[in-house]
Parts: sequence; C-alpha cells; structure tokens
Amino acid sequence: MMMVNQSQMCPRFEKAIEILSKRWTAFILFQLLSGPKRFVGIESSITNLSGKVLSERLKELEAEGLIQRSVYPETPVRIEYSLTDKGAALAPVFSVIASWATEWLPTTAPIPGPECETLLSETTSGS
Amino acid sequence: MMMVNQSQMCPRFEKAIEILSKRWTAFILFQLLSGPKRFVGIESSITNLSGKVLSERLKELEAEGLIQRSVYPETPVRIEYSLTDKGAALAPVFSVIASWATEWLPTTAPIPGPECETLLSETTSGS
DNA sequence: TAAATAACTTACTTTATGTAACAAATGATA
DNA sequence: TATCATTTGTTACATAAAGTAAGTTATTTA
Repeated sequence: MMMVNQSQMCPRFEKAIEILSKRWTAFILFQLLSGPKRFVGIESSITNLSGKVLSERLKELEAEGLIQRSVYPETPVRIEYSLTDKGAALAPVFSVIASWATEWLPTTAPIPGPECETLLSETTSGS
Repeated sequence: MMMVNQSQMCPRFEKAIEILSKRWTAFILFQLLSGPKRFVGIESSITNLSGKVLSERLKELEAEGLIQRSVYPETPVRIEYSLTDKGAALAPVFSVIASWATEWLPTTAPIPGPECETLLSETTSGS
C-alpha cells in the first residue's frame, strides 16, 4: 500500500506550529522575549514546568536555532539563554495572541494579577 | 507555607497560550479556518492525529467556545464542526505564524508540496 | 433481521512529563 | 592539593497523556 502525506499544509507552516505547540516551548520563548535568562530564572517563572523538561526544551530550541546558550565561567558558573534573531522574530506571534486574549477571553481575575497591557512590552502595539 | 502564583504572566494571555499550545488544537483550528468540516475530514487532514484525541479536543474546543458542533439528522447522520467568532478571530495568529515560517524556516522540500502562499487565504480550495 | 455508514468509546500499549535524589563543572578557600 | 558551595543539569522511577484497534450507538435501506 502506498504511503501518502495526506497533509494539505505547507511543510514550513506545519513545522512552525509543531514547534510552537509543543508543550512549554511557547512559554519559554515568551519569557526570553524580555531578555536573557538563566535556567532557574526560566524554571521559576513558569508554573509546573519541571527542570527536566526545561532542560530538554532548551536543547531543542537551541537545535532549532531559536535560542542561544552562553556560558560565563564565573563563580559559580553562569549560563544564560537568549533569543536568536530567528527566535526574537516570533514576537509578533505573541503580540497577536495577546490581542486575541484581551478581546476574547474573560478577565475572571479572583486576585488581580499584573497588568496585561504592560506584559508584552515593546511588542504590544497592534499590527 | 504560603502558596504563591509565581507566574508573571497575564492570566488571559497564559490561558491563550495554554489553549493554542495543547497538542493538536492549533492544527484542528487551522483546518477549520477554511470552513466547516466533519469528524473524518479533520482526522484525515492531520497526520498522526487519532480519532480518540480528536474527539477529546473537539469537546474541549467546544467547551472553550472556539468551535460549534452542528448535527444534521440525515442518512447517515452528519455532524459538522465550525469555528465560532471567537475561534475565527484566531486567524491573524496563524497568519503571523505563517509569515514567520516563510521568513525563517528552510524550505527543504524533497517533494514539492502545496504552495505555502495560498494556504492561509480563505479562498483555499477545500479538500 | 441484517447490512452499511458515521461518529464516537473503550481497553490496552506506548510515549511524555513530573518528582526527587544525584552528578558535573567551576572557582574560592583551607 | 583537596574540599566546599553553588548552579546546572541528569537519572531512576511514578504518573499522565496520547496512539492503536476493536467495539458501540444510531440511523436508514434492503
């Protein structure tokens, strides 16, 4: 029997969705949008993300060319993760998602959290 | 010990990312962007998506108000899934992702697939 | 009554993720 | 030199999510 790629999608678009919809990757990328961060910094900023999976994701994202890993041999060693140009180019994606969330998701905040408007910093201006 | 929500993210934005980054949901929503589809139509258009998970996701998306389930009591019964206004409002998200993919992902097409440029237009010829 | 068809469900297997203890790397310090 | 403190991971094991394939329901036709 002949195996057929039945997807009607552009392979690059499909790949982009695969990257972004893998669990935790979008959160990790978003956290790095605001600047370089260390391992524990990312870990503690994302609820329920385990160090084990963060380690896997960081390797995957580095392999995809979305983030860069920089080692600073201080005492103790400091390792920073930052977005590459390719990764930083995803900013508009998060901006559009934020716009949609603002318009369509209920606010339902039992405890008032941080102001949403400020969270996307320089990317907040509508497209 | 006091439990603290350590996330620095806007709850609505976090929710949006959660929805979109759950496995298969983005693909399902994208498929519905081009118009209402039946269960098997969605299933066959997304490689490796099982009927079991599709069934779960469709219920979740309906519960979120992103899609609508319509029953047509014909012979045999026909059930169509379509985007609500809330769901259709996600179109720009996919558009921006597609732009990013076009600019930053390698084309690496061993077999030339469908033209990427046409895939996000509402006028895409249906399956 | 039985077949045909679409839309799911259920039981079971495989894969992904969470948890918590442990190892590797680094320079300061004894 | 050797040990220590600190950060960054990694490993072993348990739990949760997803894949597979057979079964169920509902309906009309024969």
